[in-house]
Amino acid sequence: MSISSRFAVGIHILTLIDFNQEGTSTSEFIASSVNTNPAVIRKLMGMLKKAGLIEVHPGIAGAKLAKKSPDITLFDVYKAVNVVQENELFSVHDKPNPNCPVGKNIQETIEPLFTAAQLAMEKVLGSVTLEDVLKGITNKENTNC
Amino acid sequence: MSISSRFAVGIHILTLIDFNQEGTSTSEFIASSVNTNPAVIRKLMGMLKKAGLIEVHPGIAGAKLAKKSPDITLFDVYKAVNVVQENELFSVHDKPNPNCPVGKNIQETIEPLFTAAQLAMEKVLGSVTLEDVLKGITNKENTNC
DNA sequence: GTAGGTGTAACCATTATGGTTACATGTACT
DNA sequence: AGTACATGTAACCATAATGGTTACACCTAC
Repeated sequence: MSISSRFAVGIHILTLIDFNQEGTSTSEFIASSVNTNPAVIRKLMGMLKKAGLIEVHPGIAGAKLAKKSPDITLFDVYKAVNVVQENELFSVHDKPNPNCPVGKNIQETIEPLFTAAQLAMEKVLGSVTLEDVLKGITNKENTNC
Repeated sequence: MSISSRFAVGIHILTLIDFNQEGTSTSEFIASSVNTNPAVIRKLMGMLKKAGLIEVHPGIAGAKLAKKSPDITLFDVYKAVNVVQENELFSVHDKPNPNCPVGKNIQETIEPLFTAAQLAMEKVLGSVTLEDVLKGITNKENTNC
């Protein structure tokens, strides 16, 4: 099991838009950087737009960030692309036997623990901004010269 | 996306075995508490056995914990049932365009962040023991009386 | 040797993913 | 007006993972 790469691609899209501020970031341009189909990018752009992270308009080429990069966290992207539902990182088997003491109480007992684990993970995502990612990219790019 | 319920079922199995110490926990008995097929339970028991968490023997009915419940963490179970591979909670799109500065460096930049998030989640799982779960169950069971 | 367990392999329906094509819609420009 | 080119979506597909099911080989105790 793995969290969908939509998340990684979403980060890629936003980073590229910011990196390419002077140019126009069309779905085709972004798709060539991500190495996928423009329609896939447009679907994701739709989600990012809905979440208020980017501005795109039908018929007008290019997307722009709706916020400054330090104000977008990876958690924002994570929520936007809908890879994990709230409290549903871990799935629980349904309908355990209510006539068994363990079966009857296992869900209620486990769920808060699962939620705590999920929140710890999401907290880390919330502490990283798009600006951090962009800096990471440019650092690596410069040290390669 | 969700982490397979094998994890929750694995916890259920271990908890039930401990709860039912005086009785014999056969795959059929466990299956009736989990509400699934005995073969599913046996598959999971195989994983738990391989991980050194339980003792089962062909032809002999019933499984026992191989360790005391305070010495088994949810992280142990998580690893045993193989729901998430190391460093692979988040998947990354492969083959981004190496001719684009962003495409070239995005993977290297993102991966450590993803790993950090995953580790934070796993750390929480490592801090909870089977004993904790068992206590939770018995507490709930008693307050229901 | 029989009964009743465990250990596995084979198979299946369902679902999510990522990709692809196609086309309706919208804007800018001539 | 009409053309070029973009976004927004719907429909469809191959692939993989999941959870379940059946079947049977193997082992132990009686």
